[in-house]
Amino acid sequence: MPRPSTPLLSMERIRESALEIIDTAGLEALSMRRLAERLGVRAASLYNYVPNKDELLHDLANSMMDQVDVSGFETDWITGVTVWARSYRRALVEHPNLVPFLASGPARREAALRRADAVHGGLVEAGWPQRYATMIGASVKYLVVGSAMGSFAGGFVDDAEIYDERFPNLGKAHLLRSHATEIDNASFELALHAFTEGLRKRYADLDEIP
Amino acid sequence: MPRPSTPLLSMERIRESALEIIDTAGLEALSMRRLAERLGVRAASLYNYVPNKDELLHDLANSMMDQVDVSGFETDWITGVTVWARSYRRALVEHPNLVPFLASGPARREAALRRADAVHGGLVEAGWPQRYATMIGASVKYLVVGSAMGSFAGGFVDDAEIYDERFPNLGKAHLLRSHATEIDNASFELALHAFTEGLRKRYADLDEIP
DNA sequence: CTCACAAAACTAACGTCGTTAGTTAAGCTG
DNA sequence: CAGCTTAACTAACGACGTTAGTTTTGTGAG
Repeated sequence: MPRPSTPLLSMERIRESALEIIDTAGLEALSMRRLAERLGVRAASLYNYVPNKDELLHDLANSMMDQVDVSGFETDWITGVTVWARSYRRALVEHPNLVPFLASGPARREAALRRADAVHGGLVEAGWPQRYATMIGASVKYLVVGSAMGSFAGGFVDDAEIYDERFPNLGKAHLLRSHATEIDNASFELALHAFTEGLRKRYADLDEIP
Repeated sequence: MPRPSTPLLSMERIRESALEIIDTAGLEALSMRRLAERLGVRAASLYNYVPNKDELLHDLANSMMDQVDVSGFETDWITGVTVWARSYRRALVEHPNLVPFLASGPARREAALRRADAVHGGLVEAGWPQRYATMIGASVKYLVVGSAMGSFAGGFVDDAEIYDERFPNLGKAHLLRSHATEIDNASFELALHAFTEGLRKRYADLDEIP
């Protein structure tokens, strides 16, 4: 069935289906053949829209970054960092199976760089030295990426005996599964707050040795 | 050449070669065939020692965790967290290409659980409530995994023009590549210190509402 | 209106991958 | 020395990413 009257594919449909597969079956389940099948088409046809699988993934990663919000720096650097970190994390958690890919490759993504620039500028304008601005940006990224990927709480399984017998200190860790996302959220908030609190202190000491 | 006088393979040689490939050529470059070739053998022979590729990777990940040090909790909770975090990160950074695998799967690794138990126990013994102990453990893991994987500084490329023209605030970001690991280390230390500093404050407030 | 060309699907194929089944010869144990 | 186990092998399967070449439809220029 070559060249149908109305096209079967579109960039939009491809992105959509790819994300569905990744979200429901995991990153390793996404193959060009499987993606094509879901779209009622053969694998080769996808290459009319996408240069290769890797570019498709980068495209998805890029589109995720659109939701990241760096507008908070117009208020002050602490709300800037906080708003940035929260929106960043929210974007990643929406498609956790894509995070390993997104975080492992180089950060040469257009959208990501524009954000990095804004963050860096906001921090410098607030009085942080260049070097600190870089490090703070990096630190927040560590926190966000780590929290979106590790899903610390989700790593524990629902088998109570294992933990009770062998790892007494973990205590009710087996209960975590049900509250996994709640725990992850709370942990991230704790980390972010403790971090900015620590930074606030250092910010106050900045002027002493200018 | 079946059944040679002295075996060509051993778990040790397999692990070693696998890590060499991963370190020098990346995680996606590791294939059973390529690994076998480096060992002077055919791919199928590996299955006499390893159940499958995934198990081999888990095995490597497990062995990396042996260097993690949780002995600091015998002193106090701050040095406990610090020593743990640093040794944890050091272990991951040694084989950064394995981190995405290590961090994405569930944390049902024996060694990892034993550590988690020790950390949790150390924090509770120091006076932190159970819930806080869990969250602090998670937070540190976020920081470590995020920093080992993101390699924030390494994400920038050596092309000066791109950054100077288009992202003015990033300034000398193109110089980062050369100091990438230094910046990453410093950022991690900043994050860890700011985080523990923030925690110390919260720790002091703990007794007020017991 | 027609005719060339672009667009969007297809089939076939290549080389690579993880893994399994079945084979073979050397070593160890009785 | 007989027999079992061990550790290598070859051959093959199905799935993968990707490319080349084919076919038919839609479209814009003369």
